Amino acid sequence: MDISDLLNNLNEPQREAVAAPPVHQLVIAGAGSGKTRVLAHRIAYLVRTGEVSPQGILAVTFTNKAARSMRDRIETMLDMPVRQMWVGTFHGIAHRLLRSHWQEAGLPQTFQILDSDDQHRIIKRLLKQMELDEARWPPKQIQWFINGQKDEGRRPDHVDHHNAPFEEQMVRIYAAYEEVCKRSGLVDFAELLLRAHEILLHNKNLLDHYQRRFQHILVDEFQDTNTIQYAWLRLLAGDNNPLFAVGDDDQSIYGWRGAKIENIQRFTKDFPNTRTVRLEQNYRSTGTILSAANALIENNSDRLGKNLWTDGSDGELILLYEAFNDLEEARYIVNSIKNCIDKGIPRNEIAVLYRSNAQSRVIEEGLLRSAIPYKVYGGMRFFERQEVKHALAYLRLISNRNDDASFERVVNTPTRGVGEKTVQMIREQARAYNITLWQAAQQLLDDKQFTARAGNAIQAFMYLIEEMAVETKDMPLHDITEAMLKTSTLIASYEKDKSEKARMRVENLAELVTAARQFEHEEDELSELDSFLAHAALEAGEGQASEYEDPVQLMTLHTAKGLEFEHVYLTGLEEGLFPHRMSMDEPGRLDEERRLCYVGITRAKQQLTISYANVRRLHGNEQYTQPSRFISELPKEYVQEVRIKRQAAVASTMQIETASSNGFQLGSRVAHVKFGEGTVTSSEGDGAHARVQVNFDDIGSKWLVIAYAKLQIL
DNA sequence: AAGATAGTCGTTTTT
DNA sequence: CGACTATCTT
Repeated sequence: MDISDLLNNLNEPQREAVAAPPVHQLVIAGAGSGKTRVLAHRIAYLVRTGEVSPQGILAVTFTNKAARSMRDRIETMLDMPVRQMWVGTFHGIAHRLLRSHWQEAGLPQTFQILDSDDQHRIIKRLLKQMELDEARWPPKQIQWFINGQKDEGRRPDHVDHHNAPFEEQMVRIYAAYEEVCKRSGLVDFAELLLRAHEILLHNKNLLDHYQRRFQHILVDEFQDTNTIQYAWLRLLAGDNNPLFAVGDDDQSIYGWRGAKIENIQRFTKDFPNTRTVRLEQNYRSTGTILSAANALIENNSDRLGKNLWTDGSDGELILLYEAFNDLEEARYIVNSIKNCIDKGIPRNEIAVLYRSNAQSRVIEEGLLRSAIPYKVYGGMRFFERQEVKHALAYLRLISNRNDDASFERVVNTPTRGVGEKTVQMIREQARAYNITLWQAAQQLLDDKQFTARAGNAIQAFMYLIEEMAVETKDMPLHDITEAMLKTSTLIASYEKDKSEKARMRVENLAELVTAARQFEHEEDELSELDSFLAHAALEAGEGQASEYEDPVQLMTLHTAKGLEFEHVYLTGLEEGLFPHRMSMDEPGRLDEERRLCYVGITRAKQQLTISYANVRRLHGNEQYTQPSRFISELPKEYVQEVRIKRQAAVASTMQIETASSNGFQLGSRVAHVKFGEGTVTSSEGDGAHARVQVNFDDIGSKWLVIAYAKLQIL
């Protein structure tokens, strides 16, 4: 592809952005306007024109998925692998910097990354140690505080607590937490960013080096950057390197976790002579959907301003459905989905979006009853599962004995007679001498402080780790993993438990070996093992493996950002739910809710259906609701109300309720993903507890909870 | 050391 | 209501 090919299939503003001279650029890219395309084309253009070599490029995204797709697109366009190009997430790139310069960063070479669950555990342990009451100092809140401070670039001694006792205590905990991390060689997500910023800030040589190297810096989803990310970008850009920022202020929906929409708003002030380009032509949605979205977002203040338009047709009106209650809302959606499927729309082109996860349940139950395959996004990811984290903890100890978080996790998992009392002793020793748990245990052993039984148990654990380390020394990664699972008896302990849960865990551990086998180690200064462990922490993997090839998509509005579907159901548009009541007092937060709604609307390609219920069951009690203000912000001419007779609606609601006790008829044939086919022999309970007994052809009879088993009626 | 039971709390989530 | 946790029970 030569340069004209690169530019020919772009529209005017896209081309303007891609072929711009090497100056700062702010590309305000509306939903569906081809922003990833522009980003990838810009990079290909820079390389192809010889403006910069691949290693002179730094391209930053927020998610691993975005980073992968960006690299893929660039490589396709340039028709060559571009290994020297730095394309990655903020965290991934920060990690890479810290690995290369661990000494300057003041980290041990084998430092490990904490995910938020690890962080939570450490904080809880710390509170115990400091004898603070969890009720008064909720670990979640402390986590929030620490990460928030780090996101703002503040170390404990930078926090201005102006003699407020609460804040003062928070800072003390923050400082103590940092101590623990430092001792154990642990780095949390926010720390990756903060430290990557600090090493550049404090090392003139390093900064010079990277400023010389990265002649072009490109950032995706710029509206989501937080303070430290922005500072880091500014530092790297320096006075000479143009920054190419792509984003959409109207899609900023992560303010609540530190993203600063101000960063995109003040970009042109901070970076002088910035060229601003607006991508407003939308290639995704119908004219109707775009007009509605434009009208909605008009209600926000402080926008950079933008109006989406399309070449295509107006399409169908937006459907608005008023349901009697949440069950009836679900019933309507499920019926409507059935119609879509009958019309030939692929199931995975149909999405049900909601503000909060709790809303998925009624929808799921409805889909289950109609035997429509679906997939719920969100929830536990692969590398976050308990058994996988146990396994990773063993691997981490092989690499670094001082990893306290991992030590705590598996010192008695599977149980090997190291009781709470013994662990407590070790913790106290560690604190008294300011050493790690491993070192403390060693000391106590040397001093013969344990009772014979406890001593033997802890000794056995430590031998086990040492033995694993020796045994696996020169093994390839998947052999290390397999050996670890065996030697630690982790897999055996799950195998002897006959429950369904344990069976899944064994499967996941087997999957971990597969993941290890498939892991591609790009040789840098990291060992294959450390590299894999970093990968596991930075990329938590897929959620539930998709059991069907083509399921209806269920997810929160946040998760839906960046995706598109033929038919979108926007559900639960009720005051208090969406906009959420927690966001209604501050105008800034309400604007963010509105942006979330904007994101939801603009996910739809052909048809959008909005629904709300008059009565919703939430936290066990029924609440009367008002339609969301966002509904009234949509111009009437784009919306068509769907009416069904109220009596019919109530009647069918009751039908649902009776049907829910037994959606599966006795004697009907069903299929289960793991157990194969079978016959329903009995049932009991209703709602989420509804269970059916199925006599499977292969493995015999089993009780299954309908809500989980995802049975398909044959 | 696993299992039962009482108590709490209830947006959004990636890295 | 129901998921999750802390604490008590065997």
